[in-house]
Amino acid sequence: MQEQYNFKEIENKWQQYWEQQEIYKVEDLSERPKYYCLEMFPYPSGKLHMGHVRNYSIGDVVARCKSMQGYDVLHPMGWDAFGLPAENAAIKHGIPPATWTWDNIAHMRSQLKQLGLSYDWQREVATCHPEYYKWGQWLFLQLYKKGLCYKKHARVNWCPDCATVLANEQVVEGACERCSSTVVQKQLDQWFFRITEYSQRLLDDLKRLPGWPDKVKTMQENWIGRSEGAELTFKVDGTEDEITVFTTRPDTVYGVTYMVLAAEHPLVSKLSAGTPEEAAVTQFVNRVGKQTELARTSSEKEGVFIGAYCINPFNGEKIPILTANYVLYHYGTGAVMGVPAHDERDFEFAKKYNLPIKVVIYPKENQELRLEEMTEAYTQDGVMANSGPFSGTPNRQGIRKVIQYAEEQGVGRGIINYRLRDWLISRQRYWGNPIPIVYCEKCGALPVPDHQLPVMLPTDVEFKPTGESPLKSRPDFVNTTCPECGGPAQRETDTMDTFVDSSWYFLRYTSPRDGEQAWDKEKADRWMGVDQYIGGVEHAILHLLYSRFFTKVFYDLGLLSVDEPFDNLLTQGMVLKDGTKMSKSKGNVVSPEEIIARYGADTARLFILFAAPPERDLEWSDRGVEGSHRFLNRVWRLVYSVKDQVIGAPAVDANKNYVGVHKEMRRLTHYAMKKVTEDVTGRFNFNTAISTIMELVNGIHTYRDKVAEVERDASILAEAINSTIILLTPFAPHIAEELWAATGHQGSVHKEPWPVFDPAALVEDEVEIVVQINGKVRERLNVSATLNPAELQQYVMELESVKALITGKQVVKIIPVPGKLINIVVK
RNA sequence: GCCGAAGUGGCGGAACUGGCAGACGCACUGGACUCAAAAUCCAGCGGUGUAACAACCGUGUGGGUUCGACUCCCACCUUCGGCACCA
Repeated sequence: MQEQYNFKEIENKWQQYWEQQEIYKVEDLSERPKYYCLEMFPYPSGKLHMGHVRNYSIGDVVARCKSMQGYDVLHPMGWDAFGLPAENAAIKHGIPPATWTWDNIAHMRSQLKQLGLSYDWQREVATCHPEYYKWGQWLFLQLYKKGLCYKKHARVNWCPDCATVLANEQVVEGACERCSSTVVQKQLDQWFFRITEYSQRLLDDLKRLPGWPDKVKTMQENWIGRSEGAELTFKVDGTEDEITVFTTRPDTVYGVTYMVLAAEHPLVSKLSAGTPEEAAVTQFVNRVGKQTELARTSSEKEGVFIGAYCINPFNGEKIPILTANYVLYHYGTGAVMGVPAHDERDFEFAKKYNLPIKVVIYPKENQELRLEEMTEAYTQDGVMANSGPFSGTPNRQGIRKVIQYAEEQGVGRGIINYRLRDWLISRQRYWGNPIPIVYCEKCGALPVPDHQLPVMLPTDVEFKPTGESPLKSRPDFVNTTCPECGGPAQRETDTMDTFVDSSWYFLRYTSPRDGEQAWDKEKADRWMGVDQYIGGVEHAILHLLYSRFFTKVFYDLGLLSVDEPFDNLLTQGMVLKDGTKMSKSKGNVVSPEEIIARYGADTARLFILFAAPPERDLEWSDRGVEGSHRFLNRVWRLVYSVKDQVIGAPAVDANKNYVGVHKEMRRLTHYAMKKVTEDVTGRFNFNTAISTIMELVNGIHTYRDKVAEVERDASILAEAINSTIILLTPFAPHIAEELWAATGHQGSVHKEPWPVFDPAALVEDEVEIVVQINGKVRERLNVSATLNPAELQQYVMELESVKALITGKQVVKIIPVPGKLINIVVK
């Protein structure tokens, strides 16, 4: 062992050793308990950033600790390798996307290896590899054959900069999630996955995920957006047309004073045709129809009368039909009944356009609500009024009764609506997984037969400045033969959204090299679900919802035995510098490469785990990094200074009655075992786990310095040193290996069992008790730890110092808490 | 506007079940070692106050429950995150 801590040498040495010994290789099937530890795989953008370092350091601590606790740990890594940046690089620098991607992967893989992460690299997957995307295509076809995948001409979000459509989930405040350009609406033929079919299950099963943060579950719940209500049908006056509305308040149906259709609603132009209002309506629809949802919903409510009326099926009233910007075509039925008295939006709208307002809910029976006095809609519960036979019914009950009546009369029904929309998966891009569909003039759209998979993505491509996918101009790709009739056919040139690729990678890891199937069910069943999933909260909806959807579909197809992919989820916070997210534009980026070169991977890992608990944002601190590095140096020097006494020391005799500093040293050691284990495997508070190890190291320092070498108990010292090294292993694996070897041990410390504390070693003879008078600390004293409350009270109350504190006062009450304090209440 | 999380020294954070607020680290101050510096080691480090003790104040603000509140309850303020005409 060298006197100096030479991290560079050590880290290289052990990384090579791990690779040669295949120490992190995991068996597919064994008798040992399994643990699947997974971190969100990265997009190979070129270099690791600190967010990656944090994500993967957290995962590595969990994986290593679980492995040392005797689990078979599946801890894989791979690449979310399709995506737009590769194409942008190609356009900008002329490098083919495949070359660019594979180069980045090679570099980032070596960076991950430099961090000393315990991945089983033999399981590495890359979504752009034909052996991976082949099964993505196969899975697409399984959904297609099950009717969960369809093509539709639809109004969709289009990002002009990315030159592709986007899923709703990828549109953030009207802008492209990726490049922030304003998203426009286009009518296009697009492929969808029928995720809405799973709305209720996706919602219900959130309850079965106690290991997920509430925040993420709430976000998914809001996204799914379930709402209970009714569909009611109104006949259009003088025609055969009908308007169906969705409402959550059927109890207010007697208060309808107008009807509103979305601008896109087909009846708008049909009903206004030939009326005096036609020109105004057309103008309005043209103007509003061009606006994005965001533009519409952020501007003031406006609308126009379309020149037609409909009939309220409940009271026969004739009410005007309008079209307005505040009604969304894609939600519900694209039509809304206007009940201004009991809906805020309707109230605002009715006031603006002088539409009649009719009160049909009173706060309480006989407590009339006067229209003249209303300054806002009354949206709370109450009693139905002016509602024919329903008047006097409490409105909650009324909801059910009105629905029942509507169903009997054939004018409506109870229904549940969801905000969730089908997942638009086709992208007009090149660098993605080709959709395995061919179009034959005679036979129509057909799935590519399984034996022809994968539809290979050509890699020798040229990009034109038009932004058009290079696949379209490749006759060798487009032209094929029809699998049905053998005639000429054309391939689909759209590729899949990369979220499709990342929605099942956790399954492929269980059989990464299987050439016969997407995964081996037996293996997948052994490893799934993921015991711990770790990643950024930015994927709370997109990736996590899609993955849940896929898992449920695969469960239904019999491909899996679980229907939720991730049992426990940890969402880590961002890495900040100077209070804001690191970014090139702000010039506050700290590169992992630089930190590793300067201080080593162990220091980088230790700091990033120590600086904050994982769920919180982490403020980067160069000083803090130095502090972590200093700590590792301190551990190194400590071990160096006592190694000769530690090597060959006999094991601690747990039955021996140690006293004084020796006992205290042993107590500290076992306390650290207990605390670190709890913090790492229970609450994932790595910062406090590390601070506990620091306390142990400080304690050993004191023991070494205060106790002469001949007086030291070699067994206790060895136990303390060995425990320090083992407890440090998940956080700083390289230095731990080196110190383990230096203290006379054979083999990898990672193969050592995780320590289990001895409760007997934690027992103290004496404890410090605080004496409080009226809740204020007045004195501290050491008492025997075995005293029960009565004995404690007696002992304390007889002390002269305590008597002095309460002289002249009347003792009202005494609360003794053994091991902690005694509170004397006086007057 | 609605929902959620958080607010603790100069800074990052700790206090897990209502029981000594500030563990651990950073920064800073003083000392040891050194010709000197770095490194290292030792000590101090919330505020007011005192010669020093004592005492008092102190976990966003105001109230409450309790022998006792960073922790529980009510109201409010601030910051961050999510949702936002969803009928």
